[in-house]
Amino acid sequence: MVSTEGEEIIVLGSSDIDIHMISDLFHRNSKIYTAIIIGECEIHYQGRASSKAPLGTRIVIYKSDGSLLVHEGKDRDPLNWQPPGSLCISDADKGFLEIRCRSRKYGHEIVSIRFKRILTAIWCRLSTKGLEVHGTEKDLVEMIYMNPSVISPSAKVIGREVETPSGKIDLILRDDPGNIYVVEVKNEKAGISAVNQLDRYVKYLESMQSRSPDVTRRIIGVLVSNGITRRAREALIERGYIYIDSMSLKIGNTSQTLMKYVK
Amino acid sequence: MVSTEGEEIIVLGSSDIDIHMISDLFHRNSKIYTAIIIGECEIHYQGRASSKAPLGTRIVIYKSDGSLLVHEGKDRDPLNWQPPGSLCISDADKGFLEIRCRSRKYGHEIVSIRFKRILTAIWCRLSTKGLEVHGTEKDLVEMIYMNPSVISPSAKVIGREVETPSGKIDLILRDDPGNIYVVEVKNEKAGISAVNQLDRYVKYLESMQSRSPDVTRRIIGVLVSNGITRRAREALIERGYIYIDSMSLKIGNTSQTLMKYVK
DNA sequence: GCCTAGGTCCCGTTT
DNA sequence: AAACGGGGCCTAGGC
Repeated sequence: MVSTEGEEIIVLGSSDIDIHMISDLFHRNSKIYTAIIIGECEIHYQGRASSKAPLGTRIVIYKSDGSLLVHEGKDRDPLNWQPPGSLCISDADKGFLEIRCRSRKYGHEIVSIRFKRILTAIWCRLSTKGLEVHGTEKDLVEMIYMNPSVISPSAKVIGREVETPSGKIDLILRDDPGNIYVVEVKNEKAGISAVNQLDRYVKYLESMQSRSPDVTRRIIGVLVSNGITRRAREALIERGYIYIDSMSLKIGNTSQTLMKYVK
Repeated sequence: MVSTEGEEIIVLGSSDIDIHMISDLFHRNSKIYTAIIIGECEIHYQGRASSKAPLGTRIVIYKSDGSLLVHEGKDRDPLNWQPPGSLCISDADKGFLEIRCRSRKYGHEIVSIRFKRILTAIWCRLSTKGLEVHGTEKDLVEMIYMNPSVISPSAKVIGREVETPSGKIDLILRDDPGNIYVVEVKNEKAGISAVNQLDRYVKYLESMQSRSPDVTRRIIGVLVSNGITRRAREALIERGYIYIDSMSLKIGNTSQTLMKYVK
């Protein structure tokens, strides 16, 4: 048996491989150590869907947060996996190492890995710091929230994350002439679904407005995104809405792009 | 220099670590071998978004298809990554190993990894077989396609993957009384967006129908999914559409669930 | 190449 | 806990 106390990393080469030892290590300290096993294995998955992978050489990673990854030599995404909080049980009694991993959240989901041969096995402590990401949609909404004049010079924010039966409206603005702007922000290239989403919000506000007939304001759909697909642009124009490229906002350009549309 | 010819796996322990050798291995045979490096590193990413990860112990995997993964001890998804087809360049001349990886597709995307310390480095040949997945939405559509009577006893398929300006309709059926069924299938629990999707399809068919006023058929929206959220169900009912739980279909139950709705 | 939509999506945030 | 929506989503399939 190998002591793991305080070890920073344990590397077992092919000559050190003993499946009972590996099975033992797999169970101990799994809350602290991340285990990495490289070898030939078959994999079965049964759950929301089901799959079977034939014998092949793969990397299996069982992280300290209970997530399981099985990677091949291609693709960013794992071939099989289990989400964080899953529990692995290993068994070496049948002459080969078998790992069964059950999801805590979806109890009926099971990934089963049977190793025919193990090339190397590693245990190590990895950091769990995460990172800071900038330049997301949230940042873009925040920017417009702080500078609504980029949409229209006299615009003021009158709503943010406004709930509707069809989802949340990113921003609602109103300018001095009384125009209402429904702003949908996408950090990526906008497709048809983004236009449909905007359409739904505008239609909803119009239906609300029609219930108080004393007030009749113009409601203008505005899509802010990093590019737009051809079909989406056509649909946008057909419905009389407006597209603003997010890049023109990001560079601090408070251009009056909109003014040529809004009279 | 280490020979990699024909080697199945190369494992360098902490005592073998020479960053110039690792840098050299990183460049050679990267089309065949997958490289795995575990060590303390800082990471910078600049591209569609940007991020920075402080010094921490992580796993870096550079696959033979050109994908790059950086994993910590938590989460199914990598902390940083680069998609397949990316190119890594390593450099050991400044006294530490630095790997810069550029995406081929998005040329301006760069992940930069600077290792302060390397614990182990591995090269191995992994399989790239992929797998077969069953129980997906496609299978469910196929099942209904082969057995349209599960929707309504006399129903026949009159359309599949039908293109509309708002997306593709999974299935369109017609029964003997002449009712038209627009079927949207979700393999997962359906949310508001699924109802909106179905609504768009029905509205589109209705608009098509109104152009040929001699034909007036009843168009019935049908959502087949593995569960439905409360708000989605409310929206569905409000619009007069029908929900069928996919589980009731999967068990071969050709129940006449629908008949109580369709007169 | 662009565009569309599904996914064992993952993941954070809010209700 | 459930639900909703973003994501550097990824990945497959059409055109």
